[in-house]
Amino acid sequence: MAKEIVDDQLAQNQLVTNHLVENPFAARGHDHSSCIVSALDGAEKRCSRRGERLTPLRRRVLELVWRGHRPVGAYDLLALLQDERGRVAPPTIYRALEFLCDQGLVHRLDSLQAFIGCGHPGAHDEAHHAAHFLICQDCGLAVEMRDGQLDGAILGLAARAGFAIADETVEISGLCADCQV
Amino acid sequence: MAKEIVDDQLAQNQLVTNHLVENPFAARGHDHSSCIVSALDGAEKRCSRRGERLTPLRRRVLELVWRGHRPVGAYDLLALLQDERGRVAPPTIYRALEFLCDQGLVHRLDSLQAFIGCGHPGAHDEAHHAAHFLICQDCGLAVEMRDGQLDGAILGLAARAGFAIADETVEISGLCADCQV
DNA sequence: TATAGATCTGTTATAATATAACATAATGAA
DNA sequence: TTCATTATGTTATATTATAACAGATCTATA
Repeated sequence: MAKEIVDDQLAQNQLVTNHLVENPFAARGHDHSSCIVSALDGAEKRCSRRGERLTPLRRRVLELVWRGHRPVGAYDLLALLQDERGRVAPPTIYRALEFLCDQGLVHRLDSLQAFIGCGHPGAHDEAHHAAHFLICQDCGLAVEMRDGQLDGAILGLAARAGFAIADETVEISGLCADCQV
Repeated sequence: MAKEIVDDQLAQNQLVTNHLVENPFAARGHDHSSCIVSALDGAEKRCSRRGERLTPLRRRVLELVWRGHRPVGAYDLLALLQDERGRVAPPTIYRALEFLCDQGLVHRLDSLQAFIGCGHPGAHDEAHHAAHFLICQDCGLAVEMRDGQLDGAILGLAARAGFAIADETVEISGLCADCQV
């Protein structure tokens, strides 16, 4: 499905090892339909492996979250869903988002009060994986990063303080390379 | 003012180099009035140095924020202010908080939608200082930490991505040493 | 010291985000 | 098939935050 359509920019900028683009900053103009397909596919597998139900509603909300690599507000998603289904009330969206966050398929960006598809499907099964983001204030792209030094620094300082980590909010905002004049 | 009142626990747990307790996890039962005095005093100095006006309202809001080392919601502050002044509307609090945040005297914790006094007065004048927190989900204490490795990891990954940092939200939640069974 | 511009505060109204509580429907296990 | 569980629909409301404008206070300077 559109597997052959890899545009010049994409070919220049990244190795295509996975159809879910992990660094949208470096892959502008990529074939995003692959991201969506890959995200939904991974979600199906993840849920069935865990014995959880990715219902049509939840699947559709995930698909809407994956319309791009930009965080989306709950009420934006609500409006999109209302376009297709008429009256939909906030709890419908919030419950779907809660499920998707619980499954590690979506993350909430506290600094923006918005949601984004998880860029590292499966990584949350690992011993220590927390979501850390770079968020461009100009183009709006948010990239989930994996950085051993950052993980190490956080684990180290927590250990020294005798602190047991339950949850990490790490959101670095600024300008991505392309958006700096 | 209460400079002599240093209780046993405080004496055991930390060197008193500064009357503003920087690590409340390690200084339970400390003489908190020193923290308040020190925070207000520092705020006066900082504002006058910068030509900003720490009005009675702003000063009082800062004092209320400093009632403890726990994040406080804007509407909690509003209620406290209403107790002393009768009708007070939300913009009164939000404007004061905005000023205090702008001056680096208060931080907003995005993961809690709450505010806390800056634990490192003056540090924000340095080249790179961002507020990073450990937040105990049990006792509610939030500690602003300074960690060179963490700073380095963040600067390093941003540099490698060509990303220009404007703002950092780093909030690690979990259980502090005392609150783990 | 009078006054004009700027800043701060008061006030009303409302926006944006999120959840509680309960009713109905769909699902899956026995 | 029936019951228990889980998911969704629906109504109402809570919580956090801001817009817009009026009135008060401060500060610099004529």
